[in-house]
Amino acid sequence: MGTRMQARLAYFGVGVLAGVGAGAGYWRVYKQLELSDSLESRHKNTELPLEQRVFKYGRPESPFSSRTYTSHSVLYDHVHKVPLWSAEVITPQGISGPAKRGNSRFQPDPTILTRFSSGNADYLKSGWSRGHMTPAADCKHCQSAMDDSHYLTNIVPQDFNNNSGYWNRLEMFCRDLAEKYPAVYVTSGPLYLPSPSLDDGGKKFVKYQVIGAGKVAVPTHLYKVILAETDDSSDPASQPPPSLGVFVVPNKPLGDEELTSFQTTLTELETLCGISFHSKLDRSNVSDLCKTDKCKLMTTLELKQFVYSLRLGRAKSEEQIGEILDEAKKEGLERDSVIAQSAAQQGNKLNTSATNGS
DNA sequence: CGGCATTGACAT
DNA sequence: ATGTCAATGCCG
Repeated sequence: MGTRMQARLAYFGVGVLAGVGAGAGYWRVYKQLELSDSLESRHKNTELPLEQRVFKYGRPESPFSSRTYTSHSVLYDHVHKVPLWSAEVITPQGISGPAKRGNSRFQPDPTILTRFSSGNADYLKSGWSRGHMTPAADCKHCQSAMDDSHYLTNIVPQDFNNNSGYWNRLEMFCRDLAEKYPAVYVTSGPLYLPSPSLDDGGKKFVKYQVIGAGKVAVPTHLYKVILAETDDSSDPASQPPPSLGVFVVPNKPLGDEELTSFQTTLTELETLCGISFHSKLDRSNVSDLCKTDKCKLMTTLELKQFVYSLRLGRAKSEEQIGEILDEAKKEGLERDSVIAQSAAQQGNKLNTSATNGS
């Protein structure tokens, strides 16, 4: 305490020598010293451990614990108002079922304090869509899972075209994997990656838009970690290695880019987002998903055909069917292919309702 | 499959 | 007047 006073006196001395504010300055510094002395003498708990002293009025709290819902788990980012990650395990049973998307609505997660939560108003007319991280289509097993997936803790602002296009096809790819592997573990989330500034000498900046009154962050990229189990038998040593695929996809309109062009390593992703994934996984014993599998997404044209076949299934009149088929043909689709796929979808629908119904 | 906008009923 | 909700139709 003596040394601090000396320091102040020394500073005062320099001030006087410099001739700054002679009279009034002297008085001000004198009063300040007097005040400091009395404050120091009034702080009596200097003998307590620092832990007790600095957090006397409570420790800074970031409510960073994940929450598990009916069929997915989320760690929420209270700063950006989107998930940090959303995790699920896809199985054939989980992705077929009676739950309907139309019965669920996007809504704030009731477990998040309002001032930390995004709202639908932030998204509407923002120019960005509400993109599921754990997809709604993976939550068809029961309606509560479907409802949970619509909590805004599972949603990020996503480019419309990307959401219904490339990312949609990537999600379909994951569901297809679930038909080939006993279990597919998928973790998805947003990224805010630096990019070189054109008007500032190529220096790198992290730049992202925020939308709505809640200032919800629009990620520059989205990631997906896909871990496909080849065997779920009890003895891990005898199992073939699981397949791992990690992808970082820009949050913008995309076409028929190769999925492998967005592939990266798990370690690289981890350094990008500061999160460790699958800590119990033996990384020396995993195979590249894009080697064991083709990592081929449905093409944009194939998705278009898929969409038209869905519309065909909902058509209410012969006349409407004709209109849809005409329009599909203008888009470069084969009439018979659309009809055939529509029929196949109806068949699937009957099968799933038969296995889950009555 | 992925979304949005409009509408009408109802409450504030 | 203004906001919420669910049903419906629309588009990519």
